[in-house]
Amino acid sequence: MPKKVDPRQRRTLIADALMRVAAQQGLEAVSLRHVAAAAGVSAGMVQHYFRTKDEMMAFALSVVRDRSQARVTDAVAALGDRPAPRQLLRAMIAALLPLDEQSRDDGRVALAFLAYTAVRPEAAATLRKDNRQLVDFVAGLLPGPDADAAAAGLLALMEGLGVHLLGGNYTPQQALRALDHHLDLIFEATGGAGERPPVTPT
Amino acid sequence: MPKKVDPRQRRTLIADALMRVAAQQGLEAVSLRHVAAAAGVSAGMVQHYFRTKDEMMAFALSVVRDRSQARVTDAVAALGDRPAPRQLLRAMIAALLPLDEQSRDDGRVALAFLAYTAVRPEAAATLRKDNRQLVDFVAGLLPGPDADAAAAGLLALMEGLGVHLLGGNYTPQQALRALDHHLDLIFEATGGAGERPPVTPT
DNA sequence: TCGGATGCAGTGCAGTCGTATTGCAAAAGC
DNA sequence: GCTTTTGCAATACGACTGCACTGCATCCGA
Repeated sequence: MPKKVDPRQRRTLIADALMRVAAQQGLEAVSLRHVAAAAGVSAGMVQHYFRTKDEMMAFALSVVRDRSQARVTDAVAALGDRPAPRQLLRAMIAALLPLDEQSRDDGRVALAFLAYTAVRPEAAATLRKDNRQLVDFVAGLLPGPDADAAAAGLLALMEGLGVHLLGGNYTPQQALRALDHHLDLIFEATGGAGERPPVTPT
Repeated sequence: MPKKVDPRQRRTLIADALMRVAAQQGLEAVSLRHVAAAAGVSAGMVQHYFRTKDEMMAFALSVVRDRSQARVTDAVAALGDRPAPRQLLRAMIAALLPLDEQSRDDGRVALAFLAYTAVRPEAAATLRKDNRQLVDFVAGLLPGPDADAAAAGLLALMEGLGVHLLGGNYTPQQALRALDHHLDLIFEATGGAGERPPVTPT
């Protein structure tokens, strides 16, 4: 074994560069040479770690998934043990929304990948599975009958808020207000266990 | 004036071909030659009617906007005079959701353009204006205080349902159920004037 | 009848794309 | 010390891109 390098580290280095390019110029600007330049490495090296561009894209997509998953688990962990369902959901969703500049970049990439997978059904399967798990998890936290429909609606609301945030249609404050309003409806209408907390710091 | 041709007709012919290509292979597959082939015309002709590719893209985007606007006005007109707010909103939103195969294609193109404009802020301005008008209109139909937040939430829900429909995460039935569930919350919780109709045909 | 404008096809060009291939330096095993 | 394997750089190639340009047919106005 020659030269001791960590292949995974190299691959994530390249994937990070890819995401930087995609966030600023869109996925269609992602080429081997652009990514290599953004990563400060040679095009040959990119090719060395990803034999094909599709392989590189798939890896970058998995990085996006992992990153947002980590965001969620971090936010949940910060709430301590046995948080109220409403606070848990709010923290989860807020963690996934592109509210600050950093997560806006991630959101742009995610949106680009969304359009990307819409034309490549084979890459959409894992995303579907992720969403299925999310729906089930959220449904378990919601009160009342029709928890499935409510969970689907809540996650759709999150997705839509994200899109509108990226499009500049809503400010972070507006998005959070819409989210809290929706949580009000869900938890108050059905007499759920989670009242709205007196203060909702951002 | 030689040869009597309607330039607008030609341009929409080309734009339709563009949308066909974009719906099936994504926006990044849209090139002068591909669009020309899909339209059954020469590449030179495309170039004749759109001096630059950006011009063609901008026109296609405007066609997408016009088409969805027409979908809404059609759906509203079909409801007759003075429909109940809830029915009006449901019809509007259902008209904008990619529920059948035909509107799924349009939705795919719209999603692609969403990611497209996310990187080209100058093209996003008109979309922002459209959404602003929609929010105001919807807010006027909603009961209770916080109508603005409720309207933003409802439109975000619509957007998210559309994305999830395109991603294959939800079936049309699930999306409509989530929509009706949300409308239940909005109109029942605040004692609004619109009860849920006994039957909700699709 | 005859210019001239217009609609459109075709070609050429410089550039970028993904990928295959080659070359070479460095480190590990013999 | 020599071979082999690995990490990486560089180049070559064919396909494709957007765009400029040329050529030609058609039709209108004078």
